[in-house]
Amino acid sequence: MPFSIKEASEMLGCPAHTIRYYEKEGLLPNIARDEHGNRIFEQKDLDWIKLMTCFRRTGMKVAALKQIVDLALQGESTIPQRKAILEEHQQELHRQQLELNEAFHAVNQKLSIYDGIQKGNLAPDRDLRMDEGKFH
Amino acid sequence: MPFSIKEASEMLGCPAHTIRYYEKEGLLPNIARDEHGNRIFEQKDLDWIKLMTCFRRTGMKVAALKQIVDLALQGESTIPQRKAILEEHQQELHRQQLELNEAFHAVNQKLSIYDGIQKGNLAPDRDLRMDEGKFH
DNA sequence: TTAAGCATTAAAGCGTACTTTAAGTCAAAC
DNA sequence: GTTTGACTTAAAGTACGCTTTAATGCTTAA
Repeated sequence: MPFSIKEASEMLGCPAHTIRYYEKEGLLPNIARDEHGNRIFEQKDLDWIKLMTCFRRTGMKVAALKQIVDLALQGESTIPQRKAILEEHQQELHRQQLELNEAFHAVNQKLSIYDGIQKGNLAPDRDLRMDEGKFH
Repeated sequence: MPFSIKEASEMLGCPAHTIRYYEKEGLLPNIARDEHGNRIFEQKDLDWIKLMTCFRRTGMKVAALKQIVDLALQGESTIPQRKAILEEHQQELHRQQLELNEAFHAVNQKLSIYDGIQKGNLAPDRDLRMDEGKFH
């Protein structure tokens, strides 16, 4: 049930150095140590790191994660603040969704212009050329 | 029809310094200049900057944009390479979509746990607690 | 004519999140 | 016994994409 940092690293697909860095930044309070001072990770620690990784990959800052941790350490009375941080991230996710949709549309349009040029030697719509061929 | 850097900046919502930086990096070849050496932007330049911004916001690197520009300057024979870069970005967009979905799920789950604690004083599912209240 | 407001350049600086390095301890394998 | 490999810490370094600074010049309105 308890894991060394190497095992944790392998299970999470995350460098051991990064895990140590997270601990140093206060994102992993109360990580147990063995008799030699080595870190011992339990499943709940791994779950929390996994969750942080999920939030980090979608742009949540280390500082925001640190805030959540600090609030959590103060007890359940801080749940409203923690909710606010998560709701802000939720909004950020919505923004990213919009940007992603926009980018999907743009890349697909661009690719079909390339296809048109390659396959049919079509004269591409002037307004969509932007960078194909020359710049003028 | 032609715009100053300030007008371009305002129309794009992008700092003039950033536009100059893009030009310096080779992302904006052949930007016209007036008799004083000031940049003159045309609609197609703005369109290209808009497209780059869309790609940048979804994680495409400046270096990749530079590659596209360099290839475009070499003519239509480089369309296969340009397609490959865009298809790679398309894959990246798919990856981001998955991460976004994962994050949506996680944040919603977390928020409903907070709601449960606040509203009904429910004992939260042990496996989903992670950081609520204490860390053990 | 002088100050405001726009432009130019090159170069240095900054924020974020790691990542790498350096220097050392410890325990088991050979 | 000594080498190997995993661990420890603190600190310096890196990558990226701007952003800011500094020094300067042109043009127009007061």
